[in-house]
Amino acid sequence: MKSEIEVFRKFIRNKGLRKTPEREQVVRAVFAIHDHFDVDELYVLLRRQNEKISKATIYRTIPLLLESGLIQEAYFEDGHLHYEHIYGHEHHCHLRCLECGKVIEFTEEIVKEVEEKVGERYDFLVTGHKLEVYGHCGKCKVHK
Amino acid sequence: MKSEIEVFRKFIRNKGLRKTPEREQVVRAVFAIHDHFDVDELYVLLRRQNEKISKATIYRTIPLLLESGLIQEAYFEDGHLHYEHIYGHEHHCHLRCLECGKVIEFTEEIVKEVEEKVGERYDFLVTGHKLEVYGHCGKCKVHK
DNA sequence: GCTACTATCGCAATTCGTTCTCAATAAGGA
DNA sequence: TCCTTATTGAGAACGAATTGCGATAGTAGC
Repeated sequence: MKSEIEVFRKFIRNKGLRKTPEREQVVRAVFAIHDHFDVDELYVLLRRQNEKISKATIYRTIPLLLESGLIQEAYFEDGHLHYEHIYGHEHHCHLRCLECGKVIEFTEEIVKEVEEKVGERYDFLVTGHKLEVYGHCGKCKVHK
Repeated sequence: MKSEIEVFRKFIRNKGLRKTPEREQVVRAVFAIHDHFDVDELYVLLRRQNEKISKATIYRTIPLLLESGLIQEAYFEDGHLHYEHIYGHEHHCHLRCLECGKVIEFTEEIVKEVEEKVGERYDFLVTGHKLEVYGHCGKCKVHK
């Protein structure tokens, strides 16, 4: 399996865009975070590494990462979007605690069947899904 | 079954908040739209009816509607959240076309089972879920 | 490798959705 | 009816995201 950087380079080349160190630093930062992330976290991480990447560049790179299929939007929270890398990762869904905000990832095969059924029913070429289950986690549900 | 306004009034009373015409106009506007909506649509609708409700009041009312269970967040798009009323409606999921943006509502019982399984597996008291399936609709997938 | 063309960069300014501030108003209990 | 104070509207403020622009630097062609 190709590395993230290789996939990204191929995408950039195919689109006729330019390979730049700034873009590749963003890709590296994205895959250095093994969790959900937002633009500010990328920015802080890059600055800590003494990389002088502007936020504008990060914002301009995000759509490329989305389009190349390396990352996807995970959820909207605290007034901004959060992302996660998906390349090289099993697809998963999120289980969120409404009280403490904890997010657990889980996988569930049945959802694939739902995709198929629904796609057929409404004549859609289904490419993916996003499932979030929410409630109160073990710790939080005690205090009720 | 109680009307939306009655549910809202009871909620307001129980919380020790005040019953105001502005809040009730917002509730009425929300249930006058039989589709997904955002804050701006509510504002425009109210203005067309010559109701002078400020946007601040709408923004302040949204959390009350969420907490009272009358509405829920549907999806984040175009830089802001979209909502839908759920009181008096079956729970449903969304099927979205990535090209034209069309959203179809569908129901699928299996997802309830996923809720139960996942809740048990991770010791969560599950209260709901949000499932979005996406892809290319009948019209859009032709042009490929 | 050198040159020319232009995509991309950083910075600052801008846009846009949302929240906050505060004086005026009005809900609702006494 | 009066009094307390939650709520309102208008606009300022805020934060995320986008954009304009001059400077920089990839990269295709020689």
